[in-house]
Amino acid sequence: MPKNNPVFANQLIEWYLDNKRAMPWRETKNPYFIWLSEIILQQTRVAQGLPYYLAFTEAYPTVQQLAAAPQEDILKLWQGLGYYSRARNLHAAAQMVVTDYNSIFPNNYRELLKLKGVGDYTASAIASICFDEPAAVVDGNVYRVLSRIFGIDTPINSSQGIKEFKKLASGLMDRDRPADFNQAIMEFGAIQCTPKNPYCLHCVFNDRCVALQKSRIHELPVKINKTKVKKRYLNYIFIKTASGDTVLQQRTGKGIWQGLYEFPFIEAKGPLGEDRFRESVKSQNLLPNVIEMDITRYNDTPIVHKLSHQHLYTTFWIVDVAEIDRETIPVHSIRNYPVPVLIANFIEKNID
DNA sequence: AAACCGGGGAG
DNA sequence: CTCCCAGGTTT
Repeated sequence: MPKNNPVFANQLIEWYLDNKRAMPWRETKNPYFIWLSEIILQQTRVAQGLPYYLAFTEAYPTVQQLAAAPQEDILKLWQGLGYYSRARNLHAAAQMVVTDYNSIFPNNYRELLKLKGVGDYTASAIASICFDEPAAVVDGNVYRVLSRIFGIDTPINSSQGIKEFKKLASGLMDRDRPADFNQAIMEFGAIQCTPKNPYCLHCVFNDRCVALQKSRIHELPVKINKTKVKKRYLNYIFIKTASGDTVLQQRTGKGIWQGLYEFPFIEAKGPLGEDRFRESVKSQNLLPNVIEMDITRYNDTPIVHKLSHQHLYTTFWIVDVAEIDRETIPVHSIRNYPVPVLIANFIEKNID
């Protein structure tokens, strides 16, 4: 195990300078913008996160403006990106920077780590890219690159693996060029040492890559634990009143989509027929004081919405009523609320 | 240590 | 279909 291997860092950075992709956050060292990009890119591909980065930097050019924004505006801008705790933590962290740090971003790993939503990876990324602190990043790319080149079998999601890879990356770090080193190893994993079909033929490390020499590229990195997927059956109720209003409610408490809005719904253990749906609407008092309702099943076969650990089998029901004893909003104002993609897709097809 | 938290794209 | 993406927080 190389304790200090400048050859590796030099070759890696040389490769990076020749091959790096152009990205807007590579044109700045402003920690606010770097932080935004890092939060957005957590567990998110560059192609998916890029439009959100542009939208956020446009809407909130400074951390003060982000901190001062209503949380719902931030969730609305985040809509479709997933992992919505990131958006809530983003808001909280911005307020921390304004309140606790006089609107000046913390300039080192240890302080950055205190911000909500900033863990070891993100603190290392910001500290290295903005402040040249030699803190090694270990993201999915780094696990893959290091496990292959050095032939490491330790599961990357075991507590031992997390420590082992962090130590290895730290030892390889080019302490004179932390920003380039960290971005180089991630870029290398993203476009050269890819999960499937990596380009080993013209890889600068193919003369010493342990996994390549042992034909174990496809076995590394080792990852344990597969999350089990739960099935849920949701019946969303799109209420339409005679005056053109509907009902939307916010998700609170734990679970998915915290803070986002959705139609009232009935969750069941399996698909519901119209009779059982009508019974449940009544027994759960979802439409108080409604005497007569016209029910139309919108989709015959459930719409399957897949989350990382839940599959949602969804039926939308259109319910026409004269009026309703609940807080209502004009149907057309739905588009102002942050909603899950599942709801957004329905709205897009059925409003306007 | 394990569970939880989205959505999308590649192969 | 499976895998995984510039991970972090909670239990």
